[in-house]
Amino acid sequence: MDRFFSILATCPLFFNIGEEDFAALLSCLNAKTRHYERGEMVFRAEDPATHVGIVAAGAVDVVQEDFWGNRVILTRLTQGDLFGEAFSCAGVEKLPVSVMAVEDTAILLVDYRRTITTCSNACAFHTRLIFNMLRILASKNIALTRKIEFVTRRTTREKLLAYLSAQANEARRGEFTIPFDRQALAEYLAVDRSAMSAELSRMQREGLLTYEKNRFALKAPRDSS
Amino acid sequence: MDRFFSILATCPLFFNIGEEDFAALLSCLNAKTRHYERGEMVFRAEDPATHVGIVAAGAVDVVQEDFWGNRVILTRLTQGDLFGEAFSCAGVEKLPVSVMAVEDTAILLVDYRRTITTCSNACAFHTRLIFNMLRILASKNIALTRKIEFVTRRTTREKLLAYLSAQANEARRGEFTIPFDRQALAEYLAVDRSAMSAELSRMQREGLLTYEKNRFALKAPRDSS
DNA sequence: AAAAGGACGTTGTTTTTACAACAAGTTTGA
DNA sequence: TCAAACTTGTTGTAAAAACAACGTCCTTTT
Repeated sequence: MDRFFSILATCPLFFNIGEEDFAALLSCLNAKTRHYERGEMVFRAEDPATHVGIVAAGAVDVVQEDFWGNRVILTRLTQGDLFGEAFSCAGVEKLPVSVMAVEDTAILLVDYRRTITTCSNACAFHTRLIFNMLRILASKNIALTRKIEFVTRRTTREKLLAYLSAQANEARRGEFTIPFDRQALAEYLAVDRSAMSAELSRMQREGLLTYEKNRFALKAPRDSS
Repeated sequence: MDRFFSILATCPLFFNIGEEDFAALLSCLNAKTRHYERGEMVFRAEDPATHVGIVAAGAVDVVQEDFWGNRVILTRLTQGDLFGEAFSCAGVEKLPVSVMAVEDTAILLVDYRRTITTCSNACAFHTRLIFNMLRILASKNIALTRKIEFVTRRTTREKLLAYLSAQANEARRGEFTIPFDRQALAEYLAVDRSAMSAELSRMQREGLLTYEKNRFALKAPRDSS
């Protein structure tokens, strides 16, 4: 288990908790590392949402079954990723999704109640865990809201402009680099890659912006007077 | 202020807190009710994210300015709605949005730090507030994730099927009612209303489903053996 | 009960996208 | 260093969506 410490230390749930507290924390949380082979279920839809998981090694898919029985992969999680926290914190009775190992995988499972309940030992880190959990949920919230602002635009051009404008605002200047390559950006904005490429060059031709690889420059910036 | 109690009591942040504790809670949180006239700013972009607001009366718009200086309304909030909690909990330095009264409005402002910090009086409700805040953030998270699953589909038909399938799964049967009229559903799925109407009747003609007003029935359900 | 407004479906036209296929340029690694 | 794999841009075509305009039915208002 020792070798997972460095991975867990990078997980935002344990942010600002000293490594020296780790052993105590994991035992107080009754955390268990479990191993799964490819195809094994970590969580099963309809299970109660009592635990949160952290991918210590390997990868899992979060999958959902639709009304017709088709299995849809919602997302793939890898080392350091946290899952199940939203369902636990929201107090849902039954998980609406399953989590399945896509390869040999190690998962740290912790009981949700123990993380957000101050224990009888008055461990110092419980407060920190709660604070971290709030931050995790809130940050994800902001990221999801942002994404929705982009993907709910009707046209590829509008999606691009909304996204690029947000990036420019964040960078506080019209020139900036984005963390996606074209394929990833297209997936993020939920559009076709080649259509997006075409739209980008059209916009460049029209003088709205210039770009080269991941570096973009928006033109006609706001009057900053 | 008395007359706001019944409104605040319905706010999920104060869920499971007895009305008799309200006065103590509001003073402990240093909560202040402030009034704004149409057009007045409650929060201004770039302000530090130190407070959360609850709409006690009236309505506010959450607005954002894009790179070119265009003002975009992100959402309108009305009585009982909470705002600013994600930015506060995520610990963002500066608000990326402004909040503006769209009519005469009363807002209850509470200091974020006080809500999630156990006070020296050891008030019983702090634990409850934290728990409620976790639940609020997590529930919103789930709702946003769900919506993203719908709006990231490429075609109107796929969006509809994803949405209706989720509704059917939730109802645990192929027949169910939805909480939207056509216009609201179209906005939620980020598609054109008339195009969506057309798509719905096409799907009905093809035998995929039947509907009447808000009541839908999906056909060819999963084999539940 | 009549009028007005709203919700929903329908249709035709224009715009936009998805998709497929490919070329040029770049990166990787054997 | 050379080939393979990947990334990006380009183009044409078919499919889909947006948009606008309108008819019908239903609800609300007066």
